[in-house]
Amino acid sequence: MSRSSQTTALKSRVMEAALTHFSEVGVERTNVGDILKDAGCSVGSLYHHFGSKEGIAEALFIQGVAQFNTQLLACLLPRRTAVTGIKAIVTFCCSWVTLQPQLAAYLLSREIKLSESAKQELREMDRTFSQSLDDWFTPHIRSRALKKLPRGLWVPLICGPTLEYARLWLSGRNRRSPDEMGDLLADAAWLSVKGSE
Amino acid sequence: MSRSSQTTALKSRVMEAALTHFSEVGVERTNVGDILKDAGCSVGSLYHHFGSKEGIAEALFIQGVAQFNTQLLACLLPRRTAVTGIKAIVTFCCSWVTLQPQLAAYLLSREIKLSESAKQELREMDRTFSQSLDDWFTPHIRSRALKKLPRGLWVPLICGPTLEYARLWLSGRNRRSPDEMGDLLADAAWLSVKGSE
DNA sequence: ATAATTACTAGAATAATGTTCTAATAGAAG
DNA sequence: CTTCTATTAGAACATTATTCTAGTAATTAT
Repeated sequence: MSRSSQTTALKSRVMEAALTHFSEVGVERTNVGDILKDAGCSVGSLYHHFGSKEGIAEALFIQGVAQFNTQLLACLLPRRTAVTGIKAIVTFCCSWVTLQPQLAAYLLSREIKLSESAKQELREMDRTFSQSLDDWFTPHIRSRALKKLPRGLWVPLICGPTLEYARLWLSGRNRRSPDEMGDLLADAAWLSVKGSE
Repeated sequence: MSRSSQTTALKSRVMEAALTHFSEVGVERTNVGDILKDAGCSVGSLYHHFGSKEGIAEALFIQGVAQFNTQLLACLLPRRTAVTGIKAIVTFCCSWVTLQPQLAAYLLSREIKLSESAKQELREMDRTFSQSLDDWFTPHIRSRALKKLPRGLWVPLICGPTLEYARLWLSGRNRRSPDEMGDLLADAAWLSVKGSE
């Protein structure tokens, strides 16, 4: 086996093990020793590849956000009407959380303190992501299919209820999965942003 | 000065210092030494009163939730109509977050791992709080002023957008305070839960 | 009033654990 | 084949949360 493929395999094992622990007890309470044991990795290798425990957390976070953004856009952009687009966003969020509860729990925990370089990278990702969203939204706002709203309100109004429900479900306080609530959440989201047309 | 009042003063100082650090960098990254220094407290005293760093986090969390619950109910219960009640909840959340950003940031971070006894206490608080909410909601649902919805959806639908907006504001990604968005958020919440009557 | 008890304070010592460092190994490049 | 670089290994280190022992001051009992 080539070195590079061994290496990427090791990194994957570390990230997988870390995610399990991070999503269960948070970054603070997982100790590096457990990750090493689960991943079959030495101290030196781990610090060579990730620099620190937070480095693993950071890599997981960035990878998770990238995956989420890509899939959401793939789901949204083909929709031609405002109502199908908005509902697609919500049902996508619901199934994404339901299918990857560990990753969702980790991303939603927001416990992660990012380095400057990671912030930079995320800002860049967010810029292009927001641009794509804007391109989809703008015509629907122009046509009054969607309300005119302050920029910062779109995400909270459309995704807020879903994310809040997801948090409750992930922490075990609601039995039914977000996926099962998808239609109700999608309807509610639509009602709160639909325009006059 | 009596011992007990000195003691409560010390505990307050510790909790205040801890909140400042916790809300800024999280529980993990604040070190006990800084809290001790800011509060003018010795190691022994701190561990005598709180048991551990998490013990402080726990006390802050419980006190914060209790305060929030009390004030929310005081704001909601006098409202006689469904629409004024729902909007009162949202605008209360907005001003609460805006007026106590540190406490809000800390409570919303959900970084806290609670002990069993704390969980017990919170469950009990939550039980009576939920009961009070139920008593207010039930008649309005009966009269169809509010939709009939699964239990677990009320909080996400009413508070989800506000809490999501609050998180964005607290993390510096939105300039305008939740309070300034109160009316828009209240309108949206009402639209998503109002019934047919 | 004095003794006994309890609640609290203090900080040195300890333990847990994240990180660094030095050396060794294995694949790639010349 | 030799050199070089990326990677691995784990012992040593540093940081920091926590425990421990001893002491002090307020409260209670006699």
